[in-house]
Amino acid sequence: MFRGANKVTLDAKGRLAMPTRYRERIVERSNGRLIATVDRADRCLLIYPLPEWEEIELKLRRLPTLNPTVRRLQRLMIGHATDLELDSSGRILVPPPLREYAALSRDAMLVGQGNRFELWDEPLWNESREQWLKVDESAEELPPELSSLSI
Amino acid sequence: MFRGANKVTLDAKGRLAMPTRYRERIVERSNGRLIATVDRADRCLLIYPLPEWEEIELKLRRLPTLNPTVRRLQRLMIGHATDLELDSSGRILVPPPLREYAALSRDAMLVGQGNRFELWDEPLWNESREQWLKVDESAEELPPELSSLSI
DNA sequence: CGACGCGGTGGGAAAAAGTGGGAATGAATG
DNA sequence: CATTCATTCCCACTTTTTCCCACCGCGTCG
Repeated sequence: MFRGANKVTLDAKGRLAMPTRYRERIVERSNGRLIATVDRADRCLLIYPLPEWEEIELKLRRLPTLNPTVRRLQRLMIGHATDLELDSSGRILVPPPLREYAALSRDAMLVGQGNRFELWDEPLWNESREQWLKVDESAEELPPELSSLSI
Repeated sequence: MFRGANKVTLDAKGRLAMPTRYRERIVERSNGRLIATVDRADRCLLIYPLPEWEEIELKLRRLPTLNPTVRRLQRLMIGHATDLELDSSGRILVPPPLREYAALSRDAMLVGQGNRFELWDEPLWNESREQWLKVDESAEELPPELSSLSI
């Protein structure tokens, strides 16, 4: 599974070098094929190995299409899902519409989140992280699963 | 289990010599493989033997992803979790993003906390400790789990 | 009192990863 | 049909990382 925060850079052509420690796993899991789409809550991209994405897409398509919330979710996620492939030097090319959505310029953070990566504009990632830390400090009501969690 | 506070230093490359008394245990428990991540409340790092971490990651991933508090926690903990390994001289390399998060420069404290270590910037550790002492002095109301505790 | 061993520290060389640029290929348009 | 633009592929350079070895200080033992 994918974990860890990696500082990465997009070059002038929008290419991003996948950190090598993940490459082998991506190749064996999906032959280097990935899907990028947008996150429904934050201005970041989600990057899945193809098989992972296919499961998710299936789940999304099974939802009741007449429900407007469902429809929105499908439009966002399926509508933006784009095929990516690792090139010969282990880079992916982030297409302009997605780059724009996530406000990606040069410096970015690639963050492992289990079955997927999240790709953030670096300044935005830093700001957001500070926010999360503040919120958690204020000890809002925790869901029951969390209040008993021992880490 | 890990106990005790150790003064350690990070060299110019971010390497940290694990105190020898812990090395044998780490090697036998996880073959020298560790995971470092960020603490969600304080500016310090948490360092787990790999098997310990895997349990925690499993717990985190089982939580409902749509809950924003859960999402934050996953982003912070899984998102920063980085594989470390003891090198041939028993050192670990603390990666730049984590070093930055915990404001680690040269002098640090490695503190045993049962199933994990905490790694603090030394000046920050000292300040924080003073704070904890002050707060306890003021004898705030204790949660029920604590009020019956015999130490 | 000196020699040895261990833990800690630093540095240098080799290897690998990241980065950029250019050429070739293909698509679009006048 | 030709020209131009964009995309893809490949190669080469630079930087970073990793691995290994040597040194230093300290404590212990002979």
